[in-house]
Amino acid sequence: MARNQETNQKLKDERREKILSAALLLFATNGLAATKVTDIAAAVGMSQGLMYHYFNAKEEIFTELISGAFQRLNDACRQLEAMPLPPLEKIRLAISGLLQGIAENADYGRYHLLIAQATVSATIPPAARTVIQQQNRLPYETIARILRAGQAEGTIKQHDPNELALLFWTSINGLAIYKA
Amino acid sequence: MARNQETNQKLKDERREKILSAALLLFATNGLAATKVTDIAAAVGMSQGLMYHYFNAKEEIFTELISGAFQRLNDACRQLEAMPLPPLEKIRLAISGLLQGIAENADYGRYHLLIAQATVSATIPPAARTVIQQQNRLPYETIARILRAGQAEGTIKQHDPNELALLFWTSINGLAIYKA
DNA sequence: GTCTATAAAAGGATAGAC
DNA sequence: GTCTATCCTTTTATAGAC
Repeated sequence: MARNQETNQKLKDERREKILSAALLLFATNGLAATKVTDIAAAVGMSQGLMYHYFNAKEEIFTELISGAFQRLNDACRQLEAMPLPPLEKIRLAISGLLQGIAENADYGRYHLLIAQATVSATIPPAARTVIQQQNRLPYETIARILRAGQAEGTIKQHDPNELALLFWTSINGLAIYKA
Repeated sequence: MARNQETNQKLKDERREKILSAALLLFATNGLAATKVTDIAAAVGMSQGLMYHYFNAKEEIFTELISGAFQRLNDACRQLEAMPLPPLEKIRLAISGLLQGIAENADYGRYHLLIAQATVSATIPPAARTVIQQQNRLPYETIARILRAGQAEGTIKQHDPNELALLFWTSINGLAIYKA
């Protein structure tokens, strides 16, 4: 009995993942408003009504994706900063890791695109906005901090680290958009 | 009589420009689907119904903006290429011109954002898609051509000019998005 | 030209049968 | 769990009065 409930829950979670993955593709390319619940359902191969068995609303899917996107990105930032490497090597690793990720795993780039969209747009769910406001500074700050350490060492060129960090992320973003 | 018709036409055109400008801001930040005709009307200060006196449909506004965006961009590309300057100077001028434009005139960056969005999205009006397919290669080709000329001269580093042109535009785009 | 009112359509969400 | 049918809201677009 408990056995069965566990397997059921696992199946449900897998199904949720499928939905999230399909929604990520659609949201990233077309945006929240242009993506109909019907579109997501069709991509997953289920009826539109059944979607509401897994999520309470379209916006809930969106918010969960945004939340997951930042969780991955910020985890990666924390890991990068904790590595026992000189600053310049950390920056190199970050760039190659990001570019490789975007090139190899399509979802990777889609997450960047989703974040870019959501950050710009005024018409996203309030819950998603809260997540963004709380999470979006860490990537900039991490890169800026590493740059600053490299500059103190003399291995990285002197220039406002905040501006450089901005250029770092905007360039990554531009490439992610192109790839999509 | 003919006098009056001319002034009227001029006033109508001015009004259309106002609508286009307001729509550009909204489309660029929120996307086509998330922008309601009511929003544009409110931004311009007219009733929603009156909008249809100036445009037949929301998608017509969008298509006209896309068309105008490419017209400006491609005109600038042609002008740049025709200038009597060495290739490296043309690239420098392009970068400074674009960045200055984006920094000084908000609409400038919004046009880039609009193009980026429209290029990625599958849910744009067919007419707009046609415009994109016909117009979007010139900017890449122009930059690639200038780079190639510089490489032949030895003033620009050897590397696949198409890839460099891509990097050129994706970086500009990333910055335009950030600015918005 | 401009507004208000309304028709028509689309999409999000719910209910109920299986 | 899954589907179909339906409700309800939002939004596009039109009609008609001023």
